[in-house]
Formats: sequence, structure tokens, C-alpha cells
Amino acid sequence: MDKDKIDKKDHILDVAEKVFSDLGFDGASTRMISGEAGVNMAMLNYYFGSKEGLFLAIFERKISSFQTLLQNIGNDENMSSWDKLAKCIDNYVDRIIVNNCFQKLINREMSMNKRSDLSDKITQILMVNVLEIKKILDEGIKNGSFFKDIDTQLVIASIFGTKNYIINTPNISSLILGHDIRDEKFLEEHLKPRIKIYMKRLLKAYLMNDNDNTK
Amino acid sequence: MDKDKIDKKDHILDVAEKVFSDLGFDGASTRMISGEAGVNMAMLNYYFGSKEGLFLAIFERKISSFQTLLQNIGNDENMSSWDKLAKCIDNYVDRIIVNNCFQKLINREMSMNKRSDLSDKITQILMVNVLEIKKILDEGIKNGSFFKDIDTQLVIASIFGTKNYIINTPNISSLILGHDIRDEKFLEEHLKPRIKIYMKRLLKAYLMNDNDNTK
DNA sequence: TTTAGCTAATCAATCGTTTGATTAATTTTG
DNA sequence: CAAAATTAATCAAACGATTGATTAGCTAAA
Repeated sequence: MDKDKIDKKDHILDVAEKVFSDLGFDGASTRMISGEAGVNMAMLNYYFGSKEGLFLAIFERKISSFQTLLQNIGNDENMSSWDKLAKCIDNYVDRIIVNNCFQKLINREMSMNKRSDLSDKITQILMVNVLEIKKILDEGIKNGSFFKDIDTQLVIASIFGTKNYIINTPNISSLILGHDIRDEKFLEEHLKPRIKIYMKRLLKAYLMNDNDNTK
Repeated sequence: MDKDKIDKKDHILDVAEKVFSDLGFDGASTRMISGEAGVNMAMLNYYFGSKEGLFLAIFERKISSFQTLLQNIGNDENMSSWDKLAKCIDNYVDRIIVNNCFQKLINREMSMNKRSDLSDKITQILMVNVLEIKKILDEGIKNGSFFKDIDTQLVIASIFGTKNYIINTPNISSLILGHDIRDEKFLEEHLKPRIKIYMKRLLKAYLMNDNDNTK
């Protein structure tokens, strides 16, 4: 049946995403992925053509959910610049933490020095979110919400970098936090709201010099 | 000659460091490395025992410079907690930006989910710097220099994460900054001091609620 | 002669991929 | 409708290539 076929492909993609993110593209073997997914090895080539085709398919599947991540927040006329930024952070943390194994995959690919269509494609997608935040920051400076001499570009690096650090170096951040961050429950119930609160306090202090700890 | 041997080993390590950081541990082959270095393949095993031994040797060579990176700052009795932290940031940015290809290597390895002696070793090394900063932050809270309700653990993630983001995603951060960050001159003369200033303002605002822009 | 440095040749293991055969499902034909 | 033909999905087995590692033998210096 057609539906079963799609489900099966989806299942392979789920497994492959996990294995690739754990071991890297070169570190993961097709035998490993097919074995983990419980399908015959040949099915990977049958469905996706090649190992690289499988890798690409993982990205194709996720592109849409990333393109709409932060957009349309900046266009709301009824929100202050700070509220927009706060909402961006909430959205971003919510969205990214659940897709953390895919995020690791992206970041590892981006750190490679090889030029490829995939790298360019990922860059383009990630820049949408970057520019959205930049727009809000610039607007906030213009309307006096934020200090005029803030380093907009490095603020962006801090926003994305803080989250990336936690996700990309699970061994380190688990030691820092005193809890295995691969624990989904801990992540969802504890870490996620904590990161939201922290990021907002950090940014508010820097952008507005107002360390309001009640919010 | 003994000196030639050492030079040769060092040369192999230089080449291997570059190849590993470009292609990852699994993506780089021993033939590739030996070919690039202009030595016989068997020499890698002769000198370093194995591919992993070679990989480890790259780290061994750098360990000393990393272990002494931040230590002894925290023990200075004549410095305020803030000055210690500020000095840590200066040292860290100075040291890390020049070794950025080695840094990418470390971060890529750390984002893998495979348990290995190497991962444990790197974790151990990186934790030295982490704990040094944590010590300073805790001390600062204790003596009243910093707010008592700051999120120490996530501050650490921001310090290391901001820098990692810039180094690990050169394509993105180049677009953000409007300049190729692989340009050594730009990095050294412009970005490095800028990151120092930014990080200190950001942290001061959050930790001390004092956005003193003159420092 | 002895020994450390070095090399070409080769090892078994694993890689991604392909093959031909088999089964299940669907369509066409009589 | 039933039988035959066709297509799609799946499998075990094997492919050639490449992997990291080892071997035995060579070279040059002490």
C-alpha cells in the first residue's frame, strides 16, 4: 500500500537522522542505519539512490518547518521590540530543542570546509532566522527600546551560540548542568523553560540595562 | 637524526590537524594524510601506532597550551571577581581564535555521540576551563560581586557558545558580520578586540547590572 | 654488524552499492 | 470472473573499492 511505503520511508529517515547526528555522515554506515531501522540494506538505495541521497532527503523533509520558524513575528505592529525578541527566543528554543539531533547534524555539516550545494542551502535557510532577529534588533534601536551602541551582530551570535553549545556538546553541558541533557523529560520540563528565562534576562540586561528578575 | 625525526613528526601532525579539521576523523583517511604530508603510509603507524593514536597526538601536542589557558587566574588574591572573569575572557578569545581550525576539530568530535577514550579525554580537558570560570562565578556570587540568582551554568554556555558559533559556522557568521571571518587580518585586528569588548559588556550587564560602556 | 628509519606489498575487514531471485500486489487479458 | 502478465517491494549474497594496519625486507648510519 502507498501509505505504508511513505511510513516506511519516513521511518528510515527518522533512524538515519539519529544515526547521522550521532556518528556523522562518514562515521555512520549504511549497514548500521538499515540494521537500526530493521530494513534490508538494499532498501536505502532503492528508496534514496545512495547514502548521500538519504542524507539529502533528511534535509528536504525538514526545510519547510525551518523556513517558517520565526517569520511573521517581526511584522506584528502591536508588539514592542522587546516583546518581539522575547517571542522569537521562546519560539526558537521550543522549536530547536525538540529537533536537537537534526541541529547537531546541521552544525556539523556547516563546520566542514567543503563547498557544497547542501552547505549553501542550509546557510540560506538559517539566514532567514538570523535576519529576522537582526530586523527586530535594528528596529528596537531605532525606536529607542534598545541601546543604540549594542553590538547587534554579536548578540545574534550569542542567541544562537548559547543554544548550539548546549545541544552540540552534550557531554560537556551534561557535566555543567549536572544532568544528562539527552533525557527528554529533563529537557522539556526543566531545561527548556530555564533557557528561555535565562536568555531573556541576559538580553534584557544587555539591551535595556534592566535586569528585571521577575520576568 | 633525532631532530629530523621530531620535525617530521611535527610536520605530520600539522598536516593531519588540517585534514582532520576539514574532513572530520572518519572522513579523513590515513592515505590522504600521509600523501599530503609526503611520507609513507606506514610511518603514521610507526610513529603514532594507529589513526586514533595520530588523532590523539594532535591533542597531546596542544594540551599544555590549553591546560594553562585560564588556570592561575582564579587564584590571584589581588583581583576582584569581575577582573578575573574579564581576564579569562581576554585570554580565552586571544588563545582560541588563532587555533580555530583545531577548535572546529574539537567541537565536531564533541558533538558525536560515540563513547571513546578520546571524547572522555577532550571532555576532561575542556572541563578544566569550564570549572575555572564556574569557580570565579561562584566566588563572585559569594562575595557579593555578582547577583546571587544568576544562572551560572548557562552563563558558561553563553561564553563558550558565542565564540564557538562564530568559529564553527564561518559561512553564517561571515554573512552576519559582512566580512569573511577566515581573513586572518580582520580576525586579529577587528573581530578579536570586538568580541572581547562585547562579551565583557554582555556579562557585566547580566552579572552586575552595570552596563558601563567605557570598559 | 647492529639498529633505527623507512618502504612497497599485502592483510583482513568493512565500506557503499549492485545483483538476481523471490514474494506480494496490481493490472491486463480472455 | 479467473488466469495470466506486469509491476513493485524485499531479500540474501556478493561486488569491487577502500579502509586501517601489518609484514618482511631494504637502507643508511654508528
